[in-house]
Amino acid sequence: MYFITEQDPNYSIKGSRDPLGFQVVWQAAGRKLIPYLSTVSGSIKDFQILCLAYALKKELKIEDKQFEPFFLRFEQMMAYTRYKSYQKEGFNGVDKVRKLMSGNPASVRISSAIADQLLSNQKAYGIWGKYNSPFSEMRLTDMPEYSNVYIPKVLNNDAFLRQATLLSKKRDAQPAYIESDKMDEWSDFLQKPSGIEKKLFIEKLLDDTCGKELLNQIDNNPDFRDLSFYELIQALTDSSSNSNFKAILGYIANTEKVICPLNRIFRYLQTKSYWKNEEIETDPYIKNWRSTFESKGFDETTRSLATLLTLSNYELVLGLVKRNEEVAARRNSAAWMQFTENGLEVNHFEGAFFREEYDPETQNDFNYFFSTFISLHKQLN
DNA sequence: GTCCTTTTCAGTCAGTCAAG
DNA sequence: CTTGACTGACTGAAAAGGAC
Repeated sequence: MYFITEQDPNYSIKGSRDPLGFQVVWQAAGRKLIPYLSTVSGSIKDFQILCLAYALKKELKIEDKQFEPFFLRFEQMMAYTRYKSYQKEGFNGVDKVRKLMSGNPASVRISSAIADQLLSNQKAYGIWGKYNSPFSEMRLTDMPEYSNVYIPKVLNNDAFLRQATLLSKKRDAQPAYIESDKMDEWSDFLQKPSGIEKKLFIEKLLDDTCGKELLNQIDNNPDFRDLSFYELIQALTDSSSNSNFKAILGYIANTEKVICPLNRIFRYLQTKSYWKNEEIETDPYIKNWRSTFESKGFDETTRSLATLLTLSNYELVLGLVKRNEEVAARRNSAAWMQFTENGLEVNHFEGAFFREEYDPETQNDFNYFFSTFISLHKQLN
C-alpha cells in the first residue's frame, strides 16, 4: 500500500544538472592548463565587443555604475551591426535580432527596456554574463597593445563615436535609435583580427599555464585541432618536450578516465525505474565500462571516485548512489535514486542515456576547455 | 569573526531548425 | 525520418553582501 504525501518543495529534486558533482572535478583539472576560458566564452567578436566597450568607458569617462547599463545598450548596437554585416554567424540574441531585422527596418531601437533586450535576461545570458569574468581575469586591458589598438579605433571613427556617446547618455529605459545604413560605418571593427590586434588576442585569449606550450604545439601542428579528446592529448604529449605540460595533460586524461565511465554508468542506471540487485551485479555494461588510468596526483575526491571503478558492479553502484546523495544533500535537494531491500529505485530520469558502443578508452564526456581554446585558435588563424 | 541571503557567473540540456 | 548543430533558459556553485 502506498501513501501519497505532499512533497516538501525545498526537498524535491531540482534540475538535471551534474548529479555526481563532476563539474568541479573536471574544471579544476582543465584550469591546470587553460586558466581563464570557459566553455561558453568562444567567440572572438564577443571579446572584440568587450574591448571596444572598455575603450569607450575610458574615453567617454563612463562611471563604473553606469557601465553595465551602457554595455547592454552597446551590445544591442553591435548585435544589429554584426547581424547585418556577418549574416552567417550566430551570437547570443540572434533570434530576436533576426526577427526584427527581417522587416528591413530603417532604424532599430536600443534601450534597457525588457522589450528591447536581446534575451529574456540579456545581462545574464549575453556577453556580460558569459565573458566578463574570463575577460577581466586575463587582464587584456592591461596590455599596452590594447590601448594602442582600441583607443584610436574608438576615437577615429566619427559615426561610431557619436553613436556610442549618445548611448552613454541614455538612462533607464530611455530609447535611442540607430539607422540601419549607419551601421556599415563601424562594422569593420568586428572583422577578423589582424596585425597588433591579432597578436594581442593570441597572447591573452590563447594563454596557458605552461609558457604557451599548448599554443606552440597547436601552431606547429594545426591538424591537432581536429583530433578527438584522447587523440589530442596523446598527440600533444608525443610532440612536446615540456615535462610540466605533459604531466598536466596526463592528469587531465586520467581524470576523464575516472569520471567519464562513472557518468555513463549513472546515466545508464537512470534509464530504468528499478534495478534488482542481481541485475546490477550481472550487468555487462557496468562490468565493462571500466578504464585504465594512473591515480598519481589525484586529490581525495578523485581518488575515492577512482576506487569505485575497481569494485564489483554492486559496490560501484552503491558508491555512485552515495555520491549522488551527498551532492544532493549539499544542494538541499533529494537524491535521484535509492537502494531499497532488494534493489535500486530510480526517482529522477532527466539526463538519462545509454550508448551501447561506449568505449571508456577512446570516448569522453567533458572537454576541459580544449574545445573553446581550439575554436578561438581557428577564429584567429 | 560567523552565519545566512542575495547576486553573479558559467555549464548543461531542451527545443528548434536545417541538412542528409 | 534521423541526425546534428545552434541557441537560449535554467539552475548549481561561488562570490559578495548583510545581520549580528
